[in-house]
Amino acid sequence: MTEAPFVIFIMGPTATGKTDLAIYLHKKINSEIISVDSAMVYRGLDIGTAKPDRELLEKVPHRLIDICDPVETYSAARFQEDAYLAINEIYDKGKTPILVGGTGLYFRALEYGLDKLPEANYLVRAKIEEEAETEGWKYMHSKLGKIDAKSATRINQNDTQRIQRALEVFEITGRTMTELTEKSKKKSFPFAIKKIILFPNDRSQLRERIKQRFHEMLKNGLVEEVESFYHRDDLSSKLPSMRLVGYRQIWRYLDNQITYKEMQEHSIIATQQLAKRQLTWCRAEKGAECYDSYKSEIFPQILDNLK
RNA sequence: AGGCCAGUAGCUCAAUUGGUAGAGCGGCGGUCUCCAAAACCGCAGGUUGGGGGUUCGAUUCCCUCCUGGCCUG
Repeated sequence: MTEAPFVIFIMGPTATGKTDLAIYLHKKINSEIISVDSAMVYRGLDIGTAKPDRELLEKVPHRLIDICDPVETYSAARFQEDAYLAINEIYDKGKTPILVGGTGLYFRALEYGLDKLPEANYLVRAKIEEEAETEGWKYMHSKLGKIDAKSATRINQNDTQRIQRALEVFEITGRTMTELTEKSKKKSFPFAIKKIILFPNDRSQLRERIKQRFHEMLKNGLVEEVESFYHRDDLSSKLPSMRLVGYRQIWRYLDNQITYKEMQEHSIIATQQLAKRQLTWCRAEKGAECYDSYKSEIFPQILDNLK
């Protein structure tokens, strides 16, 4: 195995065996693993995020897991920063970074960079929301149109999240998002990337696997896990961590908004939808080696192709 | 056996007094620059259980058969 500076990306939807592959490669290559997962960053969200278990994490440390409290909001920008730090540390030890995960935006943020935009500001967001409450989001969209016509055209009038973000950027900087993204230079990724995608050729199999995995999570105490957060005064169902697949549905169940059975059904459907969206990101990836998922017998071949 | 109710898209259901079928969910595709396991957009599915009748026209009314459920012996 050569020690030329490169990083390995392992991408793919949830429940396709990415962790297994990462562990396999880690054993064969002098390397360390970095998680690329917007859910595993939260401490205590273990069962529902299919986080590798404690024992495995002790044997094979994963970076960027359990790095913030569920009350915090992690983001693509924070990931980019954290990942750079981690990659450099791993290189300093003479090892190869293996980045594994299912969060497409984070991979993209790292590889192609992000423009210099202001970070999320919750005071400004609250102010925008307040105005939207009285004026309606259609009005907010037309307001954006007057400030930044290009963004308003790009953003659908129902996409309140992005309308809010575009208005927020203008409110904070006095410049439009269009202006800021066109002028700034993105930080390009300075290392060679070997991309591996685990792609489920049989989607009905993936759906079935997701279903079974959710039932296992329930057996392993997922409801109790969510309950411990539900009783915390500083957490709410509006937080990104508590809106995650599974957590959101169980929160509603604990609130008596839905039945246990509905909670199960909704969670499974939501996870299946998630996998579908993750597939979209994989399809868009360029320069990747694509392999069928679940097949550990092809791991040696994947290793071989890396050389 | 008799009586009652139901049968419409893969699923759950909708369709004013009869005017050749809609929605949610799922499926498939797409968008995405600091919430991404988020937010949003588009597309395709139905000889309305089968057959017959009344009618200009039937998911809707009548007859019959089939299937499922409930009630009564």
